[in-house]
Amino acid sequence: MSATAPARISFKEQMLQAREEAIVQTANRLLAEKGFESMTVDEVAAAVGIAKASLYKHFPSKEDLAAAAMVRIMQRTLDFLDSLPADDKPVAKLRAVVRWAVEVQLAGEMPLLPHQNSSLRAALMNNRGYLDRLVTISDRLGGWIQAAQADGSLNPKLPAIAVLYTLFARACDPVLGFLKAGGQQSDEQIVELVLATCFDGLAAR
Amino acid sequence: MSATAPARISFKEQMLQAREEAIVQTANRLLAEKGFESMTVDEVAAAVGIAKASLYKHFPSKEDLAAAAMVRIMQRTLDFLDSLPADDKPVAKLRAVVRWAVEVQLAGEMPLLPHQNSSLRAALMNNRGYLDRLVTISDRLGGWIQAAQADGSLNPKLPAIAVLYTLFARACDPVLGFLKAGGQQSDEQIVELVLATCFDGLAAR
DNA sequence: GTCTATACTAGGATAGAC
DNA sequence: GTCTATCCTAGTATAGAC
Repeated sequence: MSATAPARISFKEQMLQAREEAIVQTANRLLAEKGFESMTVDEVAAAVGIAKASLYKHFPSKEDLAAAAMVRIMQRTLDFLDSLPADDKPVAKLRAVVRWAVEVQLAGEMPLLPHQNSSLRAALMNNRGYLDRLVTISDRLGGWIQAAQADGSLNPKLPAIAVLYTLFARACDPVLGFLKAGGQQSDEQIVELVLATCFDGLAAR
Repeated sequence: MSATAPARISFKEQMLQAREEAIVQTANRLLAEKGFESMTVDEVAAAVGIAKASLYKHFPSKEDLAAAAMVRIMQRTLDFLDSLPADDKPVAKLRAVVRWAVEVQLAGEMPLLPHQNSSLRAALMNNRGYLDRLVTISDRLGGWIQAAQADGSLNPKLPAIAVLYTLFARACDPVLGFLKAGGQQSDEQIVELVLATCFDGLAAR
């Protein structure tokens, strides 16, 4: 009896976590599709297939739910950074990150940046899990940026912070949506276009 | 008597138009600050200093009000395009437009792009004044882009439409807000950084 | 065409049974 | 921890007097 008890608890917990993962995943998709304000909790609950009250047992508020989705995408980003070969050139890693982020956005899985005034923004600024990951990601990328500037592959005249923000911005670049809506380019072509304009600029070389 | 009547009517109409301009201007600022969903009609009315019901005499819905603000910024853009010296090089005109748009955004007067799913988006797609101006702006810029690609100042390998969207995107670039929040750069420096990364890219030349 | 006061609804959150 | 049913605030929109 006592030998089986832990297994049952673990199974229950697994179910619980799977449920929560399904909720966060749905929230993530809706955040990508319509943003925090236009996403409704009813909608999330309906998509997951549970009652709204049940959802509120898992997350105390809409902000907390959205914040969990934001933490999730930050963690996915960190996992991707960790998966990059350590001996790649810094600029190659940076290009790989942008490529990955653009692909995630094309897959409809990149939550939109919350507006300056959004209640979500305030919640995130009080969320340790989010802030910690944000700092870690920024530090990792910042190191690669400085290394790439030192080895002559990135423009050393640009402040590293400006480069960092410019890379972040590619993850929520509206150009992707426009091009996809136009239907003239394949997803692969869109990725290459964004990478080209980001690193090489619009001007002829 | 009959000689003064037209003047009185004109004066009344001027007052009316001035009131409407004040409303639209306020809506424009709030759209830039917090986006369509987070902006409330109460807020607009309060900022203008009129009752909400009065505002609804001028604009039949929140969407119509926001659409008027969007038409206004498109018209301002067109006016700016018209003000550019005809003998400037195409690429110089394009840089000037981006510079202008970035400055408008830094001044807090560039309405945020409505999300894909926003009710505002639908309203704009049915708004002739908006669509006409959008097409006109796109045509003007498109012509300059092709000319700049032909004269070797812009990368001819990029599809013109991708260049166009990339330029449009600078008008709502979140990088500006990030850098401004950081407080390390002056507005002039931010403008130069955005122009540099946009046209010359992040990579060293 | 401006106001005050109010109708109406969407949507975030909770109560209470199981 | 899931459900149904309900609460309650915020916010769009309108009625009706002046």
